[in-house]
Amino acid sequence: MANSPGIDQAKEKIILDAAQKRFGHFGLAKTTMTEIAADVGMSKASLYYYYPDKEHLFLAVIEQEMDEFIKALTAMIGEEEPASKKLKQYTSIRHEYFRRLISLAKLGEHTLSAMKASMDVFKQNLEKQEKELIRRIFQEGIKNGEFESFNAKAYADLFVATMQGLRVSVIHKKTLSETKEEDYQLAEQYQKQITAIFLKSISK
Amino acid sequence: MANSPGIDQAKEKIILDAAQKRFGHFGLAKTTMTEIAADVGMSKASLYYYYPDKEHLFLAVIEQEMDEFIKALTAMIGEEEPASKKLKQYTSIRHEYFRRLISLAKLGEHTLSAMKASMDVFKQNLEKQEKELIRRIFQEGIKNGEFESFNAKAYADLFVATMQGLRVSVIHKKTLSETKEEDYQLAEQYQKQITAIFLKSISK
DNA sequence: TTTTGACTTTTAGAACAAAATAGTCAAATC
DNA sequence: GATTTGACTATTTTGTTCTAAAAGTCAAAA
Repeated sequence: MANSPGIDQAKEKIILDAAQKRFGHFGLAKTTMTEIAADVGMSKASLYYYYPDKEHLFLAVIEQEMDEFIKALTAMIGEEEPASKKLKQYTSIRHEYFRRLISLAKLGEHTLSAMKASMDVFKQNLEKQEKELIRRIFQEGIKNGEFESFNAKAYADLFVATMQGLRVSVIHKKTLSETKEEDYQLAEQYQKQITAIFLKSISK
Repeated sequence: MANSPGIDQAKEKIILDAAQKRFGHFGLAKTTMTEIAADVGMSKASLYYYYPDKEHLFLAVIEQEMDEFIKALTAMIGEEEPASKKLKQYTSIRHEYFRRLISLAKLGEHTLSAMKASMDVFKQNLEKQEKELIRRIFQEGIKNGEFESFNAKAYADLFVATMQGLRVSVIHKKTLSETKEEDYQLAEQYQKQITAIFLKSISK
């Protein structure tokens, strides 16, 4: 009753997991509904009983990832740790999530971008949540005297946008040649350094 | 004798300017050699006397822009000003150059990226020069006691990459809808803020 | 309520032709 | 000799049709 009236939650999860495996392996374009159906051991038509179309199924997979990501973040933030440590942990977790999303769409990002409005809304929503979480970390740091006083909201927006830029650059650079492992690592290194600089500039 | 043996420099400049106007207006893809030739008042074949192909002509236009950009930067850096002020000025000049390049390729960036090796080499070269110039600003600031001591090279690499990321984000975000003026302005604002944070973190 | 086989519709790609544009060159002009 | 060009060829882009594969639907069955 949580979803559509009386839809079997367990069955839905099974489909979701199968889809996740396929998408993670071959990306959105190279995965067919028939394949997913076969994996689950049901007919393609049944998939459409649970999900209106392929896009929604894909979105559901991504949303599941996002939920885990947000959950991990929220839990981490809830702990009794210095705000500075939390910010650093955010950087790691966020980069990891980025890599997972990339492999889902495969070569993706192009595919991701190509996907219409629904994806945009999804992204904006995530960005908003992230900015809010980072703002809280800043706020907390200010309150407990770890940081000096500053505009937490503005800094959070800037911080998230900056990290996003460093990640996007990775994808953007390579023309046809696929992105290399070292590119991801360089991006991660930059993200860590930026985090350190942010911290240095606001720490008491 | 500076270029090919005995090529008319003035004529070349005329072609270059015409090409720049066309490219700036319609972008690379929507500009034909015939049009440029007509603008200049000569036959298309003559264009090929001066430039081996369309790509080289386009590259020459971009290189002219780059030369102006680098020249402006170098002059600015040569002045007797605090390193911090120079870094801020770099941010403005760089963003302006970015916008000019975008309009040259039009909707471009996609077009820019699509253009093969030569463009990649060009970009890498520019990036290298930029990083070197920024490194010098940092170095100078350290030497004259304006900044505390730090690894100028590493910071320059990070700084340039970060600014690049913020610019690239602008292009990347919009799926089909063209990039809006406010997007550019937000990116510029972020770049300025990041510059300020860098300065704050290294200033004595 | 859930599942499915049989169905229709849509999309992606191959193959082809036509048109537009890039690029070449021998001869003419300066 | 340097420069220019008309008339050419080569390549790329665009539009078309065709086809196979995949998406998506639905009435009937379980």
